[in-house]
Amino acid sequence: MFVSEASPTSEPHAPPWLADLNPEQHAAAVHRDGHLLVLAGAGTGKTTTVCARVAWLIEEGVAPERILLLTFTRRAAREMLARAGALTRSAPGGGARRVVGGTFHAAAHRLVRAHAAALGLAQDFALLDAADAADLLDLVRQEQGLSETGRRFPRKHTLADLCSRTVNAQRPLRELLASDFPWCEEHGDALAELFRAFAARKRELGVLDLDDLLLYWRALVLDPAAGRHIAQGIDHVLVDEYQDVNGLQVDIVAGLADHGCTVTAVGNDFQAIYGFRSASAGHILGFPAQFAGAATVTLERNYRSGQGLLDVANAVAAQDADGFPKVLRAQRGGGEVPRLVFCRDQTHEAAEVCDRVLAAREEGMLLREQAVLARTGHDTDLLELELSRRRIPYVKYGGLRYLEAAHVKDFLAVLRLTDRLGDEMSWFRVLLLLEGVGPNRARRALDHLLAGGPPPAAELPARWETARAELPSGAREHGDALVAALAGAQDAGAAAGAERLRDALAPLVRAKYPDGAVRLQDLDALCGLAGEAADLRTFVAELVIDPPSSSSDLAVAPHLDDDWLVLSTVHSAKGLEWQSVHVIAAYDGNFPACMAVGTKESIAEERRLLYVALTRARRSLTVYVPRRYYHRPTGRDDGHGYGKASRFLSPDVQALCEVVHLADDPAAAAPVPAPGAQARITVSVDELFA
DNA sequence: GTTTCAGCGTTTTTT
DNA sequence: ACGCTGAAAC
Repeated sequence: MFVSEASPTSEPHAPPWLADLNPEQHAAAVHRDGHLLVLAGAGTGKTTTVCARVAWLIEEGVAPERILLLTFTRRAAREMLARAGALTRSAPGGGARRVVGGTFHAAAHRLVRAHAAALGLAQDFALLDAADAADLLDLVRQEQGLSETGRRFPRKHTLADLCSRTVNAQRPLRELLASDFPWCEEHGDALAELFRAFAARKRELGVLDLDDLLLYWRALVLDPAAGRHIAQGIDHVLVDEYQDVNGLQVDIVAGLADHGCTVTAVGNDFQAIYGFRSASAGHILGFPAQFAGAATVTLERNYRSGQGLLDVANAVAAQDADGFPKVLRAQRGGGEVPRLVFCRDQTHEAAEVCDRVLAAREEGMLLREQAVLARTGHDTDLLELELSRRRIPYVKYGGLRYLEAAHVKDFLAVLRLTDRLGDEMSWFRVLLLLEGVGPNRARRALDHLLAGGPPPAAELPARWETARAELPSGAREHGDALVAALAGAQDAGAAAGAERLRDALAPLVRAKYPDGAVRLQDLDALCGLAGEAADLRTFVAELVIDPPSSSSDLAVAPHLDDDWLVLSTVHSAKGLEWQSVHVIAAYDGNFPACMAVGTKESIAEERRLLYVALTRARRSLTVYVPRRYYHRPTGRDDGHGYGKASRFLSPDVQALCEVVHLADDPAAAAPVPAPGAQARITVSVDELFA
């Protein structure tokens, strides 16, 4: 292996990626011996530093394929590898392009596939996404008769959440129930039994959920022989966003370190926002103690924003006394004083955001340099209406996920069947699409299809022949077409196979959904994406691990211009930045969410969430507080509450902002008279029916 | 015996 | 948009 002797770091001819770093960044990039923790505040050049470190390691002679770069999203992995790749183009062997990078789950998937036999897993195991797991839990619950206990039993998504959090936190279920789900405690026994049955069922079906990927990876690392074998292929593990790892992930990293890998963890405890997924900032705080001999480098120089904005962010951060001290210092001058805008309600807020976005656009700021951030995917509903009305193009990240749409799940079920003809859950879903087929007939047809084990491809036509007899005549023709397409898709490539299945599914989608034509466009987009994958199994698995985070990830919709506004949840905005950021719906009950006011720690997490939102802005930041908001955005009744500003926007924080109280829109401002104050205005059509 | 559909209440954040 | 319920439709 090529090992370079000289370190180029201190020479006058240091490579530009080192020359441009500040002293702390430089120290992190060229740290030589042992583990390293980089505490990188918002906007302090974290990505630059990680990329420089990857480049430096390669320059030092570490083979790129022996560097494992674990990131939080696929997008982050892509960006870092591209930037590091550009730095190391001249390195022997292709440089950073050969670095192994991706999310924990993607890396786990590769390893678990490679070691499937040792883990006692079928080679063709399938992956369940969170919704699939919830559906299977629901099924097991029904089989166990747990839905008839009389007392309200947790819903399937709650069940999935409970199960997942128990596994990811590696805490006993009872403890979790007592601390975080006291209203479910009475079902403790039933839940424990359900989750055991769920695990058994997954094994039976040959499926893994996302948590299982981590569990199996950890099992591999902790196994002396397998662990050594895996670690022998890795010299350096770099973990981005370490404040958002959970106990399982820490076990994996620590296991690799025990086998001799060197760990670099990068993160910022004040941006820990995934506690609901059992992540804990305690892991980054405990890193120096857990990883012996680890050095710590702190980055506090902020290159993103002006001091006016950082003063506000620092003031919010100062409300929390725990963790490492965090003060960001601006390196750039300029930037505006953040604005805090009080408006009437969310309709008013939407109009105001549109006005300001368009005004900035007039002054030359592209729409894509501006973003609107919100606590929940829901918060942008009214804004989306207003944007559409004004024909302002936008793309939304986070919120409603593509893969959860029913028609997409239908399609994925068919895709999965191509290489798993014994996939009971997928068959069930597909059969239900046929007209006149409900749970009972689907069950009976399924018994024929799967009689005596999964059907070998050669036997599929014969088994289908008996199964279709259970179905009403109106369903048979479409069923025939689907089965024929399944048979045909097995030999075709990914692209042709997906096309074929789409065509067979099309009439069913059109029949089932009123807006079938629109939904078919989604399937077309998925077909396009499938064409890029090696085969359909890989395609479906990768889709589950790295779901497209917006419709634009799938395909650029034809109505979009090349310039568009970004709408995002704060969670999905992590790690991103824009010239101008609008944070909407910053009322108490949303920041913090009313669901989260239970414990001190969950309120602290909400504060960090607001902090993440504020620190996304480079030049201009506007925070909106609607004075009145509606409990039911879609509700017909006018139920509303009176919103106070987020408690995190305390007087001392507000003092650092330009506070704007917008006059009520005159048309809407006329006060609604109290009932009885005047003669009621009535409408009657009775006379028409006299 | 089964499926289907209308009506009603509810919905945090995501790999 | 989804889950649950009860009643209509096949």
